[in-house]
Amino acid sequence: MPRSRQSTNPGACAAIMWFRSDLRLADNAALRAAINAGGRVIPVYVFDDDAAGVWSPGAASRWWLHESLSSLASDIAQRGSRLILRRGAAHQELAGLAAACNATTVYCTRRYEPWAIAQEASVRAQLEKNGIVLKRFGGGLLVEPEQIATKQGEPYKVYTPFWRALSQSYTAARPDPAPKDWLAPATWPTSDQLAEWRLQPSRPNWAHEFSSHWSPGEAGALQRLETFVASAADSYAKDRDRPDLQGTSRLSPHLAHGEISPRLIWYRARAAQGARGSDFGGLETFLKELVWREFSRHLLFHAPNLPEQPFRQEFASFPWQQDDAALKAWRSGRTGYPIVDAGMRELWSTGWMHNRVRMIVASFLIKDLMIPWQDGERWFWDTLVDADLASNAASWQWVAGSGADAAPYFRIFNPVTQGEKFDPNGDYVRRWVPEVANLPDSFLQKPFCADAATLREAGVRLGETYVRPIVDHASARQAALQAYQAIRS
DNA sequence: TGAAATGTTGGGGCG
DNA sequence: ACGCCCCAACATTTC
Repeated sequence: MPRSRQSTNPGACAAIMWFRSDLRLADNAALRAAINAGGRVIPVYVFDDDAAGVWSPGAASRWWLHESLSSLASDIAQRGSRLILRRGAAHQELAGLAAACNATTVYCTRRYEPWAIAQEASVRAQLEKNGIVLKRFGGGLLVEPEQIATKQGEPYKVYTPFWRALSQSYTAARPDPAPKDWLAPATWPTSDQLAEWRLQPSRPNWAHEFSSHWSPGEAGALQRLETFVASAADSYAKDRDRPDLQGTSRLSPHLAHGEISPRLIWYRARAAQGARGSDFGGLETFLKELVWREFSRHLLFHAPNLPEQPFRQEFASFPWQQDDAALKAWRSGRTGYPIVDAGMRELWSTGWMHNRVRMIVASFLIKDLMIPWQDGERWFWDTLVDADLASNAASWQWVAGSGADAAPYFRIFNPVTQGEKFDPNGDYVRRWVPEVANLPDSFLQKPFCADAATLREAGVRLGETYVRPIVDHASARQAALQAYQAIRS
């Protein structure tokens, strides 16, 4: 008999561990508290599709969710327990399960999305009615929204002071290791089969390539972190803007599903800095990115309509264009600008896009095409395995210039020079836009500037094998600047 | 976590 | 030797 079973109190009441976006066993305060209560613990995941409304998980996120739940279920099974799956309204499913298991307490980790806050409230109300307690824990953030404010007591609206305040006051306590095992109930409540939820595509299986890029689940997350800290951390400051290199951590989808806690990342990065003695800015820069995620969630918490409405009021009257053909060209990676098309195709094939390229394609959609940022946000929501409501909304608003602490509207990326700067050898474009791969470096980022002989030699026929640019950047830029002038006054 | 237009400087060709 | 022009290189300003 496992050690922990002997030490538990068989008389203690049963508890439900309600997994949400914290699909991990290590450093999970809610799970730890449920186990420490000493009774039987029933781990549950509720797929509450309706609660999130228009922000229910996108298709790529569902693919990941399936894999992650499968991984979590097997991690739990290894500890002598079972992950119970239920689909439906969380308050009903949890109340039903609590009754069936004689549970008196439900444990969960806090979420920050407006719909999730409402969901938690309805769960709490329903459980209270039945005499059951909902105990909620932090862990999705380094610092809870209530614990950080400006000197005026206001939420931070500018990143740099936010970073300063957080990094000066925050120290990560040693993360809690995964519990070894815990007491199973005498009888198990019924569970759905994961496959019934049809979270993954079948015909056509557009996600066929995903599994060669990713290892969803807690073990995959921890491995990714170790690999990054060991090898890439030094070069991160230098290479993180290079989509042709593997310079970034690629932890975002793991973080988005809570397979790893931000505290564990912070703790591990700080430990590595200490062990190294000198850090060439790599890990510090990396932690700043982690804090951008943190900042976005704080913004969303204080501005719940961030995913829908511009943070800056004046952008409500911006003369956005509706252009379905252009939007479609952007989504499918057929804009005629190789770096943009490369990014959009990487996104479609792998469920992920390098951050530098995200900025380039977003700038192109918003400024060159003047299509509403919400259209880009929606596409990313559906296609990113790391889709996170707060990061997605805050980042799109950042590029649009409508967000808090946003890039000024007139900061318009030139897709050609960005390509030349950050994909200097063209490896990234050649990988994702093979139609132009045989062009020399000098024309790779601008096939439309190449002379007839060069094009012929590279086997490129503009308008046939590769599209002509759907807009002229120079004039699109002028149009965007004019539109900006119009809303300035 | 830009880019383009405009301004400045300094070297070199040239009459 | 000198002034003039050109223009690359860099800096500053503007959007």
